[in-house]
Amino acid sequence: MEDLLQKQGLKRTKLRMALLGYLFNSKHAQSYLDIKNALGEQVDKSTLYRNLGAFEEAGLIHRINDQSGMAKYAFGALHDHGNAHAHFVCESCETVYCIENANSSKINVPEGFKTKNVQTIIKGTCAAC
Amino acid sequence: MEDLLQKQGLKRTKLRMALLGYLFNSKHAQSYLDIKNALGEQVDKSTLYRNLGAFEEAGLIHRINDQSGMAKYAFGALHDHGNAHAHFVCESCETVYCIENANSSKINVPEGFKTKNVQTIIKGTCAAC
DNA sequence: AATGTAAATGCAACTAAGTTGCATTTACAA
DNA sequence: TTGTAAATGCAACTTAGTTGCATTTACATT
Ligand SMILES: [Mn+2]
Ligand SMILES: [Mn+2]
Ligand SMILES: [Zn+2]
Ligand SMILES: [Zn+2]
Repeated sequence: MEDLLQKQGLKRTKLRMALLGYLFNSKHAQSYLDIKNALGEQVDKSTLYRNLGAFEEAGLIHRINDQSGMAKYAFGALHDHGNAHAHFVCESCETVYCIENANSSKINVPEGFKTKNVQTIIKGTCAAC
Repeated sequence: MEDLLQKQGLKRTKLRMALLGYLFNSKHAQSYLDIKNALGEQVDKSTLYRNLGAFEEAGLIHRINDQSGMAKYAFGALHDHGNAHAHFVCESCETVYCIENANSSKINVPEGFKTKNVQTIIKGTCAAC
């Protein structure tokens, strides 16, 4: 867990350990506010955002834009490794779930277009709602 | 063209005709800034945003969130009519294309989840780049 | 253990997309 | 022509995220 930080050349600060642990244990994607509430009000905004950015760049987490206007973050970097997964956004409770193996099929793009990565947002109602 | 406005109970103002015409003739999705530059600096921000919202609600245009932090708009309302199409975002020139028939067929969601609508963002390099 | 240094933090100020309240103007129906 | 609801223009606001900079801290080296 914490060695993941070292392995990426990131110093093991208090906040980073807490942040990485929190996202690791989260069942679904968390927004900046979710994280701040979980880790404590005193967490600095800049530091938190910078660490989210650093983690993302290091491939420890991935960012999901569910068009709510607020990015959400989840452990794991499946997106950038070709193994893109889908995200389910519950329209009722706003929860964002990572969905593995959602789409198994072919995407057709016009001549000359080169697909690097496909991001799927599924909107609907989750099992809890 | 202009009768589309009346048909939706929207008054045919100068800006609305220009805006709808501009989006109709655009080959790809346009941001607020693109539109403002095209229609003239003097266009009011509130009015433009309110009209984009009104058009969207009326089903004349659709909004695309390509993760750039700035929404983009395109003519047509395919998204809300089950006939969702995909969007191709060129990582080099930032252009957003509407892609018909990209059709990723089957989407698998876990037990208890109900899919209402699927949005696909394809990232890659476009034919012009 | 003491120390040097680059990286990380904390704070405040900033940026930029989008929204809102309100007074004025305009499309259009009567 | 006129009444009125809808649209506009402007300024002030909101909010997610960023940036510059001085201070602190992780951690490698001695
Ligand atoms: Mn995910
Ligand atoms: Mn489209
Ligand atoms: Zn739900
Ligand atoms: Zn391109």
